[in-house]
Amino acid sequence: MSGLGLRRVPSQSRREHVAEILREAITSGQLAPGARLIELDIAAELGTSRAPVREALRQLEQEGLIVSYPYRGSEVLGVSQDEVEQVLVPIRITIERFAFAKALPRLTEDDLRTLQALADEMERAAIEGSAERLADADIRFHELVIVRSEQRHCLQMWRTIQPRVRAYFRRDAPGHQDPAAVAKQHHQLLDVIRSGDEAAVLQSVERHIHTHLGPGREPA
Amino acid sequence: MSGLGLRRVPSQSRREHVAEILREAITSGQLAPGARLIELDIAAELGTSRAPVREALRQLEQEGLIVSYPYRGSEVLGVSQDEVEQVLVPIRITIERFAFAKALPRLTEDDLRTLQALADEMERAAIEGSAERLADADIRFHELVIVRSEQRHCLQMWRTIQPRVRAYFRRDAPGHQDPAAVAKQHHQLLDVIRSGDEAAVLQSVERHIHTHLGPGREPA
DNA sequence: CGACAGCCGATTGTCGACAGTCGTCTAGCT
DNA sequence: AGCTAGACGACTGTCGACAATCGGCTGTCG
Repeated sequence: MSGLGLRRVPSQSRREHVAEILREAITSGQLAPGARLIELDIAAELGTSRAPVREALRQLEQEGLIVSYPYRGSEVLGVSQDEVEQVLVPIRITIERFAFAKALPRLTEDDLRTLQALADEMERAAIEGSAERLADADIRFHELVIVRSEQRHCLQMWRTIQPRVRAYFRRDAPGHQDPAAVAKQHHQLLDVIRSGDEAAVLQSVERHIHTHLGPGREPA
Repeated sequence: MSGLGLRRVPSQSRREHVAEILREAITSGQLAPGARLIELDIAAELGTSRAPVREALRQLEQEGLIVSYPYRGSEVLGVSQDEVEQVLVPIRITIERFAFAKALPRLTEDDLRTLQALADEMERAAIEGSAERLADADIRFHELVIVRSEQRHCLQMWRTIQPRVRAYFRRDAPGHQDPAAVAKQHHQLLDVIRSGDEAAVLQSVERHIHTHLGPGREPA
């Protein structure tokens, strides 16, 4: 365990920061499934005490990225294709269907502009071949809508599911998605949202997630 | 905040114990939505330090039973009918469909006997009008199957969803379910499981959860 | 009378120390 | 050599103390 990046946080919500760093390390594959996580080491590495680290680990455990055995530490988990396709994706669809429906009447012009900007960013990232930036914009696109739905639990569950989905595509199925198609789909989805037709949006979201995360197509 | 029951734990996994007590207090309605939760008070009440209490609160937050505002404490949340029907129930169905399918070939004779015993217990509880015992047996029935599926994440997500569903039916929609029907449905479900016909089981699970938790019928 | 800076109490966030638990390694016995 | 009791090391679990933050209260000044 060395070099997770970043040291000392100025002094503000270290817990969250620790969680972010570890999550990034895990979803990126820098910490592979099976790797052991030792509170003291992580704390030292990040220049904090064990308390924030413990809380971050519990968070990651809830997200299904790690397991922890009492008195014996934690380890990074893998994600199976079965699980992603049969559980995580359907759950995401359920959550997003509900959240998009709730969000639709609440989206402001400003929100739409932000979504547009994110879709554009995806397009640029796709062209430049930056899977990183593509995925980031993708996540922020969906998250913005879910935030606007003002459904606390939905946001929370989404944040619980999403890291595992991302870990799967980054670690276990890289190049699974066609970047250009992803960007294009978001533009289309945005158009449907602009139309304001709720039924169409829900259908679009579902199709979007399915083709986006669904069972294998060939890499581009 | 007084009288959540139970004091001092001998000395073993206090965190879990704290979480259980609080979860029970919340789902039972003893702690109503809006109630404030103060770490120090809870710790004193239960005779521990704040550390286990903090972790329990984080757990409950993940389960969506409470929210916590940085530096300003936590409060008990309510659950809306919309959310239960449109999000929690569909997610439960997704999880259980997958878990039942995986569990089916792994269920031993012994497991079936246990399930039978739980269904019988539900029947007795229904007759005696004990909603408590009915719900407990119900939960253990489903949880046993999910445990046998050996899908770690499924079990975990199920445990994340389930307390909120239970809180809803205990606090906000008591008498919503027909006890006799619940018991009967589990017996039927068990029969289908015994038949070993996977497709039939999945269909049965779905119908079961829908009628069991679905949109309103009249109380018995 | 009202706005506003600064203080105060309540409560969480973080820390360092110590207690408890588990797996392993070892020494002594047979 | 094989086996078991106990010691050891590596961690996590828990604790009590202290730091940081927030919202409300207060006193001052215009």
